[in-house]
Amino acid sequence: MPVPLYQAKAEFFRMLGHPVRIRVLELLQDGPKPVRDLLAELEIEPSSLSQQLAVLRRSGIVTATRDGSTVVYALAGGDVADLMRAARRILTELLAGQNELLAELRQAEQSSR
Amino acid sequence: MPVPLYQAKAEFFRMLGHPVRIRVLELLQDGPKPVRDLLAELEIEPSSLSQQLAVLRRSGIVTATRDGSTVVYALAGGDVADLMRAARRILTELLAGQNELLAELRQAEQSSR
DNA sequence: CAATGAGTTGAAGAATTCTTCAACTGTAGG
DNA sequence: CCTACAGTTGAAGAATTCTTCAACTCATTG
Repeated sequence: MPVPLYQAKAEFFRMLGHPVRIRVLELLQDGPKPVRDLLAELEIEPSSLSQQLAVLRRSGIVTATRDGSTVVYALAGGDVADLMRAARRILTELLAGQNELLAELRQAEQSSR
Repeated sequence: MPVPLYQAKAEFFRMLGHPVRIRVLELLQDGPKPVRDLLAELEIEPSSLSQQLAVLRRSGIVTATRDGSTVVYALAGGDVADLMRAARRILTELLAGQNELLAELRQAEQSSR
């Protein structure tokens, strides 16, 4: 009784759907990073970050390894960069579309004065 | 005061994070489809589908056009197929990883009998 | 060993998102 | 005009996910 594929996909995308998690994945694309560094770049509280790192770990998209008293995170493999690129392409179009819409609304407002 | 990019990305992925929405996007990759057809393939209630179509519409990733008494949906452009491919690649790895883990657990259980 | 620093965890309340149902807006046909 | 059909909408309760805080683990240092 396998989990339907489209459900696994939905869960996968939901796992990506949080600003901190996105930023962490982007930072890790430059290579493994200790929590300390992530913390410095993201400027959020340790426990908030840890909470989101736990979500990423559970999904298996990152790995954590302990080195002395610091913990280092890394992408578990998989071409995350490629995914992000594809997402950015679409997102750019969507945002452009929204701006057009805004512009039209401003037009309409102008001409109704 | 622009929405931070990583927040827009997170919202974008969250918009994808629902099984029905994923399936609709996949069906629309074969070209525009009337609601009737989507309904037939997904086997859910009209109002449930409509609810999810509304989410997709609001994000701008699909368009709806009325033709007589039927409404036709289509991808708004953007290479959704590419995104799905990238996601599938990663997802495949993640699922494989989980299966390995399961296998190891079964091993452990065996040897502890 | 006590104390401190680095991260993690569990839990509770707040905020979002899902699901479902009834009511509604066209549109076509009798 | 009345009815039926195709989809959509709003709202309420249920289910998830977020945020935050205190407590905890583990390694390091004095």
